[in-house]
Amino acid sequence: MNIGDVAVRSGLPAKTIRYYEDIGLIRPHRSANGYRCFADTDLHKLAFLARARALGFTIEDCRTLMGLYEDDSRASADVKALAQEHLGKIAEKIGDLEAMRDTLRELVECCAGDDRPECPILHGLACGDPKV
Amino acid sequence: MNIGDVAVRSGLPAKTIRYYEDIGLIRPHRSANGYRCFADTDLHKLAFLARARALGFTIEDCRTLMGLYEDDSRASADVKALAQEHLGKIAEKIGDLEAMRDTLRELVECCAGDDRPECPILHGLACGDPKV
DNA sequence: TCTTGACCTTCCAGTAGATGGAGGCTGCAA
DNA sequence: TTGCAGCCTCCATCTACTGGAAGGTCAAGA
Repeated sequence: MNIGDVAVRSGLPAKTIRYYEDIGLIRPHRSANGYRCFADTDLHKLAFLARARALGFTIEDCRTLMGLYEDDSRASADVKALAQEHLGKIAEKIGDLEAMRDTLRELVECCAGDDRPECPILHGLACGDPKV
Repeated sequence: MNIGDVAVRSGLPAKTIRYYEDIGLIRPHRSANGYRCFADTDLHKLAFLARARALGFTIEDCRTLMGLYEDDSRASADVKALAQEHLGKIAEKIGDLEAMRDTLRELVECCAGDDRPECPILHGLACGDPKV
């Protein structure tokens, strides 16, 4: 398979696939013409990477996960630990974003949103408290 | 004030303050010795920036917000629109992260997490469905 | 007066994870 | 043969900083 085919099948842009090769996540063979030549295993790996990335794992996590996937003597505890740590980070990010959202929503709700300059949003940003 | 003082008072690292000058968000004067010399208005702006950044606004949004803040003939509608758009993006990110969290949590809950290699997490990443 | 140490300066490089584009080859169909 | 899609490499760019090197400045203490 050429890169265009695996791009379609894996759902990853060709650019990204080349990048993944650059950083050593995959090692496709080359045809005589210099084109990358992807085997089914490569496609499989790319799909794995696409799913792991879609779950928010970092590239380095993906590297580790792929290593574990290919290691028949792995312990599922190692995978679970990695996933749980990531889960914690996701939860933390959600918490941060919810705090932002709540603060911002409060400011937005106080704002008339008309053609006058008075604006509790700017006021809140300037003073740290929209009510003052 | 020197940069160290405004760093403490604004809560922003000195490096970040220099960076904000680099990209034109602030324009502190210089003392004869070449040191940056911050007026109260500069500190005020930095605190504004710190709060806007803490709410997740991009640097470009911050630039716009500061422009609106300094423009006495602004319409609060413009500020509100910007904030609402940002609010939408935050909500979207939260949604994405929640989807990730839910999928990942499901996988994690299926995983024994022991010393055996069988692992629904890896299986889910490989196949797109942990149950298969 | 000298030294020490904290503070300040600029400049360069690096981070994550791609993405965009230039310039140039390859392959296939009309 | 020509044209165009697809592939190649290499370099630059994005966000928002952050780290570090090399060196100037200032104030306090011996």
